Amino acid sequence: MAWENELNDRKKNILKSIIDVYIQSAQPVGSRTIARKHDLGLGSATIRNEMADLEELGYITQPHTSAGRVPSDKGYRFYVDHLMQAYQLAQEEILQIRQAMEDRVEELNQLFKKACSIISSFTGYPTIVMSPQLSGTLIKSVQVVAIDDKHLLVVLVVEGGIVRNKMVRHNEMVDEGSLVRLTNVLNTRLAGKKLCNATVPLAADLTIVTHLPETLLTLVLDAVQECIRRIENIDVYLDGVTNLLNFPEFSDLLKAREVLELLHGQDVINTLVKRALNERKLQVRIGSENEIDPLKELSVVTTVYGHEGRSTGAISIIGPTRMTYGKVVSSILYIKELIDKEIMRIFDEEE
Amino acid sequence: MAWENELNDRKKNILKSIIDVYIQSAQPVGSRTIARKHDLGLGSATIRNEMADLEELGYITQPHTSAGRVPSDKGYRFYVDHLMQAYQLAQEEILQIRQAMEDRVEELNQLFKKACSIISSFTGYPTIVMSPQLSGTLIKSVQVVAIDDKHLLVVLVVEGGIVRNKMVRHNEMVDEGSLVRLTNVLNTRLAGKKLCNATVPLAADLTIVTHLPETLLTLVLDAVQECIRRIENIDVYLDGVTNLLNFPEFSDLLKAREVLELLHGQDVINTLVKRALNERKLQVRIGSENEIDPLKELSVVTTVYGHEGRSTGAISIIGPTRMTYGKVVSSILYIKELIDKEIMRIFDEEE
DNA sequence: TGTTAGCACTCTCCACTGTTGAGTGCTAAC
DNA sequence: GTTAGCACTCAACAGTGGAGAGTGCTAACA
Repeated sequence: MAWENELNDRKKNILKSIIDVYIQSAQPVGSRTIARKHDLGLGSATIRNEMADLEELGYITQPHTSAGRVPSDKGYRFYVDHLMQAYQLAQEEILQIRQAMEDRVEELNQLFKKACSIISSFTGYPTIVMSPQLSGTLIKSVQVVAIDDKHLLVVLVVEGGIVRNKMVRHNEMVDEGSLVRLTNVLNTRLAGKKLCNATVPLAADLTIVTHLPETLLTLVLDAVQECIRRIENIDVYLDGVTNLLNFPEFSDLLKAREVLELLHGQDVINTLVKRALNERKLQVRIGSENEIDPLKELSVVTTVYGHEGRSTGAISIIGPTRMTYGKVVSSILYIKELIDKEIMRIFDEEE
Repeated sequence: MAWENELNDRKKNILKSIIDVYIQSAQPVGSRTIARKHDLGLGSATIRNEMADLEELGYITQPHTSAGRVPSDKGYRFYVDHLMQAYQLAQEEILQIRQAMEDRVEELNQLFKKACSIISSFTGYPTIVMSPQLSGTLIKSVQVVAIDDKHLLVVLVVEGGIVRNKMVRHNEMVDEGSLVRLTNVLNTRLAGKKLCNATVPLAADLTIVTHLPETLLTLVLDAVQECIRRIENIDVYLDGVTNLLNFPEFSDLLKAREVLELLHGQDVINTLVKRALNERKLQVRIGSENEIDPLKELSVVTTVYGHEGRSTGAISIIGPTRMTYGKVVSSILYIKELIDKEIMRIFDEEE
């Protein structure tokens, strides 16, 4: 893009300094502050001139005539793309995250819940972790088990050891043999299929093979369908929302409430998931780059985890545009790695 | 108690009026307001005198000399115990709640989640619903199912059709017969036992009966134990927290944050559950009657649902002490009824 | 030609002030 | 026992002025 070169090195340095300071202080940054704190070898007057230029170019703005400067969305964008230092996670921090994640996770869902809470407490921003979209995953097995003479339990297992079940209540006589036949038929029809391609057979088609009444078969098949639905369902974990109230940009209660409500609702998730899963790489959406209205004053950092195609989900960190991009990006990527490894481990254990 | 008679009818009426108005307005209530709005047939001066008495007795307080009066915790307590009108849910409102609850709930957990969201949106206060404590519930059945030649699935079913499962990965040869024997042994040992009394047998004791290697048995038995743990685990549903930000008493961001964090944490739940399950009837804890510090400026209305002994849980509604007690109490009781019926239905279906 | 010191200017923030209005307590009259 | 009337109190609000932070511009300097 043309405007990538409109800044000389000095301007870039000044812009970086302004943003670095502003991220810390949340206060408009004056020329004196930059001149003193950062050894650019320049006087405040010079910096004032440069700042005037930067403002004209749209990288920073002035809340009012005699205030310092505040970065604009364009400023942050440039900062994220060209200026920001990669934040090197300290050994100690890596250890901290690792340790928190290391308690053996019994279930995949616990993994996401935990990851969510760790990121949010580590970065200090609200975090959303979405459980993977499993439509592309293969069905491993369907089991129909008799619990007592009035209840059958339908169990669906897919790759990765993910299990859903549903109880079926009935009034028929069911012998062990029929159940085995039913389980076998279901497995021939469904096992190895992708969840999204799996079509549950018609009850009528199974009466002969299984020697079971159609009413019962319907119940069971509905239960299978329900298990598929449940397993395809995306869970959402949300943690650290109250952190938002720490930031001065949310001293306006009305705004705070609006955003908190948004985060608890379903809309964000839909939008975020859709977008995230399209572009697979790390994304940083700054302020007005976000589509949803209340997010237009926030930034959202999102990445996708998991195996392409079979089980991908998304992690998003949400904060004021003045967020510590460096640290956030490093943490999210590091956690993504850990999750990927864990998923790999769970899936590989299957072989 | 002695002080129940220290108020004559006129004082009671005035106190009731003050609280009714204050609940609506959140503003200190003056004598003129009461004199005009409520046809007590009294002038403002008279009311002033009575208010002075009420203040001396501790039912109301004055934020500062020339302000109106604000109810004290003692005032609210008297209001709840003696003055409050039972709020009659309108036919329309009943319909509204009924309809929302009526979508067939597939799983017990969905029932609680739904109930939680309904109450909070109906009353406008944050609501906590705790899934039942199931320690007293009877184990119906344990199943060990082969998923493939390296995985077994352990399934635990208790009364009410509640199911938990855990996958076990192993490297042994397992024939169908051994599995049946294992399942049988486990059922003899565990079925019919209360969850809290269930003691998983030792692996060593089962090697002979089942013809299975001890290592495998250990894995399976651990899985059974884990299923028990999971089923005893109490889930917590929380909804409508952001509503708190609507109330002027939370314009102080620091306080708001403190309470929001408290609600998201585990502590409240522990305390609330313990207390709720002890006293079984409806409880209203007003302000300082609460034990947890940040709740001392809030009121908590709690009730217990479910069958005594086998599956009881709690519902709590949290709001400013200035909450609409009448409506809240009616709604919580109504929802409790609905949940009780639903639980009854699910448990009875078993017979 | 680029840099900087100096200065006048602007604007927010804060503390102070006086005014308004709501509400009280007390007293005296009904 | 009730109430009208009055003096008093206090929060809330708007206006005022100084302090401080920061700017833009200009002129001098390297």
